[in-house]
Amino acid sequence: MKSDALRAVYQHELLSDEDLKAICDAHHEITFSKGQHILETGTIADGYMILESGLIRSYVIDFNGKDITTDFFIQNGLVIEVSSLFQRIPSQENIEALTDCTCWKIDFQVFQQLFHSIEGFREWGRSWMSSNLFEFKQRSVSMITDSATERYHKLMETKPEVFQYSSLKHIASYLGVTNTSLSRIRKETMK
Amino acid sequence: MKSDALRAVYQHELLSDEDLKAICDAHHEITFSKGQHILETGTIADGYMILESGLIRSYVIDFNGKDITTDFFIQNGLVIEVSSLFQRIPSQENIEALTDCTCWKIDFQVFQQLFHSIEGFREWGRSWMSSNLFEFKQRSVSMITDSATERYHKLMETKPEVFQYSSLKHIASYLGVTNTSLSRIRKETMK
DNA sequence: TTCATTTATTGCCATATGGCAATAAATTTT
DNA sequence: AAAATTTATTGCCATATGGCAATAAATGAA
Repeated sequence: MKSDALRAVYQHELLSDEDLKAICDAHHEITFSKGQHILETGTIADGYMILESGLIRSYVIDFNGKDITTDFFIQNGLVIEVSSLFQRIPSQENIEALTDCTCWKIDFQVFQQLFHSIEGFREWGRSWMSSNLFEFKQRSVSMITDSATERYHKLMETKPEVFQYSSLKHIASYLGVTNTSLSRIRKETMK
Repeated sequence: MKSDALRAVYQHELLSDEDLKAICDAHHEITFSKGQHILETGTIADGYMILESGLIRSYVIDFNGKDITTDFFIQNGLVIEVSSLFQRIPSQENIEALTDCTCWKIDFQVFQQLFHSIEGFREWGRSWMSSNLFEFKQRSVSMITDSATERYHKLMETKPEVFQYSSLKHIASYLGVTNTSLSRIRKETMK
């Protein structure tokens, strides 16, 4: 149910019940079907969503035309392209539903209004951004210190859902290895 | 001079001259000498700084005791450990002056007061966080799609200052290669 | 159900980068 | 200035991962 999902996400000591209600009310349901594009390169994001069910990925196409998965979004995750949304610039990334999905969306102007009027919401938002940034920093470090095999195992631990619904090629590009290598890593770890 | 440096950083259409003055006034000068630690693992950051002159790096020590440079801060950059500062948790990273440095520091409580009272400041802050996040995402992608040599050249283009003042071992760990390999990359590119 | 397409696996060989150790060069300390 | 320490370079060889192509398996379409 709507407010259950959202209250699980919007956890912050400074958010009163009243605040939470206003925030929840600002979201509306939106669904996507498998393979559908949610955001495309060159478009300015007009809001963000909380993923109620399904699996979503973001990706970029590099100079060689290679598709690189930059992130996987799982249940209760924020589906958002931060740069585009907050700097009001065209997105460099694409976002795509890997399964049928149900989301709760909040539009940018509505978000803005709440952000600037509810202190606890600002604190929550800033805190969320911090965690997100931290994850990406960790990812860079992992690319340096961990072997492909270790990165594979870590992903299995942190986001097992991904392995149920994503094809391996998307997982491979996310991990920074080729299809081929991922296949060999999997063969090894089966032993 | 103080307000010159700060006004160059705090650029946002919603910030009035009055706002800027209040923000500038909130900063005080602080200096560090080469080799000095600015933030250590386990400590909670008590503010952030704008680097007026000098070079600073952040780093982590991985499970094998290896020192990995996570970022270089150059003139007019924000020297900040976002997670620690905004989530009020002990830092995972260390921050260290690589040269003598002069900075403008703003303490957390002072920042908070301004952040929650000046809308333009919030917009600026969120925007800054977005760019920062974007850089780290790009870095992850670069680790996947670019060779060590390409990463080396990109760093030379984006932060040439680093090569003037940092030792190569810090640059190597930042680029995700060994000392040895960086040395070979440099040899190659000299030709 | 069959056909077509996409995705995953495997073999063979190539290549980038790492590990270690010796030396050289630079920097810091005494 | 000399000694000690840290940093950078280079050689030799090891290893992880990539590239390509053939096949197999799975998925989606007709």
